[in-house]
Amino acid sequence: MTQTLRQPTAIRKTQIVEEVANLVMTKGMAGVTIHDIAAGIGVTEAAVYRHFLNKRQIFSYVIGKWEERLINSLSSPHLAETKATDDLERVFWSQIDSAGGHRALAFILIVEAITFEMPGLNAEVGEVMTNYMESIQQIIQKGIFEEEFRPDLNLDAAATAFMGLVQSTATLWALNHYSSGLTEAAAAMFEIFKRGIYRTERLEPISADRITLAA
Amino acid sequence: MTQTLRQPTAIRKTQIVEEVANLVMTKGMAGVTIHDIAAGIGVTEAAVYRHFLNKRQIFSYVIGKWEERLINSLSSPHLAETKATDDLERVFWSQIDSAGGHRALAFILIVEAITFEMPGLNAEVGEVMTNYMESIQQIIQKGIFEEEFRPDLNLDAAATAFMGLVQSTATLWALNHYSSGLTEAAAAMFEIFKRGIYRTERLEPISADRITLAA
DNA sequence: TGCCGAAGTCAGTAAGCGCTTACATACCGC
DNA sequence: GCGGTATGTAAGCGCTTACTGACTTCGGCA
Repeated sequence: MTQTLRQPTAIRKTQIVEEVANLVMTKGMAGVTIHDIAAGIGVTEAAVYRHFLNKRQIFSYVIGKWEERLINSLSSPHLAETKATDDLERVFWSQIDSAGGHRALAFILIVEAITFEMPGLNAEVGEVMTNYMESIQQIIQKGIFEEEFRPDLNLDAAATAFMGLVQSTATLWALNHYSSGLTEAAAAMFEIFKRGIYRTERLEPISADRITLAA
Repeated sequence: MTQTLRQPTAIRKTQIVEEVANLVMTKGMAGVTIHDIAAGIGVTEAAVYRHFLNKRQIFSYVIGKWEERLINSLSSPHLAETKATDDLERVFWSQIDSAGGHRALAFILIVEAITFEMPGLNAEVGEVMTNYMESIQQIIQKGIFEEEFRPDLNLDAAATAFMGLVQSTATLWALNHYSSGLTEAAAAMFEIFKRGIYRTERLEPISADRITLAA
């Protein structure tokens, strides 16, 4: 058989990571096999092992890349002199936005990793998640100090609720086979969340003429 | 080898279902093997096949039992002359409550099933979820009619946000290896959600002396 | 009591998995 | 041009998986 076009290991690594991301989204983590990865990028299984020691290492690499993106989406909200609401909204949309489609992967990955048998992998994911939650809590704390949010807010609860917004959206999106059309609901969800954490006096009363259709 | 004590198929079936639930929680759906199921209830693999045609059928049965419980937790909120808030709170806690520990299973199951390779299984789970979401929406609709909730609420968004509360709690609980201590945060989360969907004039202003500790 | 079906065991099979070994060849600095 | 290294292939090993078929034994009932 004629050999595949050779590629430097850096390129192959990113190809492999992207293929893994695709496979996780379509078949779940347990559905990711070395065979499928290899076939996806057009090489044999053995070639994959030229670039990674084992499957475990591949997943670690994927998690690392995911963490990079997550950190990027969170970067510089503390330094910037923005309002906490805007920070949260920015983070929210950077997670929800289907641009690239790979965003939802994150929250599928979490739950899959929770029970994934690979030793230490769930710990890795858990650490990334802990950092993520702490960043969210910091933003919320800022909002409290600036008297934007209620002073009696439970930080844990608020951050968890925020994560729930993203997670349930991702779940429904996945159950809907990653077709679009959830963004309007997502915007409305964020409004509900905002009202939940805002100081009461900051809420304008609603106008009675804005009525949604009955289901 | 001396044979195991014989049991009627009805008993074995429920034993198998319970064992599968345990295994899903500890190892994930992909970690559930016929061998482990059999060992868990103290029989050989072949014995499992006396009661189920194949693995697929076992999972279907598990989903069916899960649906039963879910329906039970939702039952009679429409007929009862309760306030929508109380209905939601009751549903919320019936999901969160670790009594039996099997509740969180539901929402892990959802996400695992999304990408599970077994043909048609995700469709089954999707249908259960759709029914669940519709029930939640009905309760919220009731709350709007009774002028408890804001009239401009987006039903989809509110129901999705509600589901997010449960899901993120379950996720964090699982990441925390199913140890307790999330119930206080859960209560606070529900408060946030309530404020998010309530009519503005129903919210009492907060007292400034209730301040949480800084992180 | 003797029968017969339901429930269980034993010993496999084929397929798929992660991973390895032995070998081939393209590419780069000299 | 030439040698060495990085990237590829083919083949297969050892293990686990879902599932099966032939056989055994318990227990209720005519």
